[in-house]
Amino acid sequence: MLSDYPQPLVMVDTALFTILNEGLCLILAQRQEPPESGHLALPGGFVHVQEDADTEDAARRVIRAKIGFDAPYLEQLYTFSGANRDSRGWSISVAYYALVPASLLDQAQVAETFSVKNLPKLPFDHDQIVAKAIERLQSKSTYSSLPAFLLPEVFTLNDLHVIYQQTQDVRLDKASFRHKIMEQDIIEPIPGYFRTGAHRPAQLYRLTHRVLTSFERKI
Amino acid sequence: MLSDYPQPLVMVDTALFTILNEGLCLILAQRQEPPESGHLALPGGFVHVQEDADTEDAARRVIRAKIGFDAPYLEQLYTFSGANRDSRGWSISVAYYALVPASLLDQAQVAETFSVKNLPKLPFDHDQIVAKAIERLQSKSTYSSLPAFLLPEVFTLNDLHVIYQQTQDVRLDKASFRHKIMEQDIIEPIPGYFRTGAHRPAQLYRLTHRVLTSFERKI
DNA sequence: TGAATAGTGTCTTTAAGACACTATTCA
DNA sequence: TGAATAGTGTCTTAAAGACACTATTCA
Repeated sequence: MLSDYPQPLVMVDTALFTILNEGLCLILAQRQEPPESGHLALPGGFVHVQEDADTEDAARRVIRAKIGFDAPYLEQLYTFSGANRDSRGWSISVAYYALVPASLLDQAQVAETFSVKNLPKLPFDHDQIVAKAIERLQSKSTYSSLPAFLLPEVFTLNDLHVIYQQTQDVRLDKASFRHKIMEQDIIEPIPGYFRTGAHRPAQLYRLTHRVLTSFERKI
Repeated sequence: MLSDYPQPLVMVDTALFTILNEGLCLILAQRQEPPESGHLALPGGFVHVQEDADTEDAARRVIRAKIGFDAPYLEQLYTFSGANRDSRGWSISVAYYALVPASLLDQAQVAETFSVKNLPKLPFDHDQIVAKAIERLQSKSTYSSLPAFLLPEVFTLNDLHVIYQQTQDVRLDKASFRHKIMEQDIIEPIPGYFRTGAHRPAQLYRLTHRVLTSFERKI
């Protein structure tokens, strides 16, 4: 038994974040089809009910099509809807955001990254989606292990310190940061593994659990 | 130009919270139509693209149909989706939660309230929606003015203290609570207005801004 | 006066933030 | 030795939490 009502169009859009030298970046896609074909936009597409188990599955499919592999972190952001957000009709976009380590992008040779401080004009309501995604990422970075998903599986405490600062665009005291992270029990040293260089060797760490962990207080 | 793909069904479901003597309660509706007709469930329904400006507007329509007026606080919760969550086909439910002061429900003579500690079995994935709504409500209550939307516009500091404790299901120290609330600048005394009784008169307060305000730290 | 709710002062513990210091490696 | 990054100790300030106290009304 189906609905008596005409149904909205249902799509997913994804905000893919990575950290490059210039700080927090987004991966955009050149649209292949109208509307707005040729323009840069968030990677997205219609839900395929034959193929996708749910909208998160649809987001994973869109992400794999763009970067070739699954993002280490994926979370539903918000659902945008309305009669006028897409010229094709009353539509729903279930938006997701994902974190991708830059090291994986290098390997897969993904280009089209844009600093969030210098984004091109985006079509539809993608500006709004991006704003909300950045807000969520920054807010969640203050009280969870979220930024660690922007790093490779193995990293130094300094890497972590830098990535926390870049996601939030703030300066964090080194000593305080280290104390607090070590109290949170989210990372563990890999015994005997160090990163060497023209300096004192740095202990290498990995996440103790593979999943997002929230803290009682702010970092 | 329409999508080449069959579209999912799109509905909204709402978790309506209130506080009664027994603590945090949900307003449920008896379903009028199949599937699950006759059973208690979250108030919900299909999006009407002719009528609703967006999904939030659809949620407002559903809530008005249930309680007769707009809830003082309404927020998008999460979007649930998949091939099997509803027997009618691949569906999307954009879930919202709302806060309604018990005083307004009394006036409108709305019954069908159930303590969240003693809910009936709910159909579809409504258990999951409720769990997520309670989690969001409780978490957001620790760092925002959210619980104030469960009170009438005028209230005492004690009312606020009680409602913060009931939403979070914890005990909060009276003195600390008062200090912290007053520092947050979210409420203002109404000069000359007191609630009287067989005890010292209690200063009456109202929200300084009508909107949700977040704190730097926890209450 | 005692029951009831309103409202405050202060002490202890814990966390946040700042900053200076020591450590190890390589060129 | 000096440049570079790694890592720690400690002091000050602020917030969280506990608890005891005082205040005002009415029956």
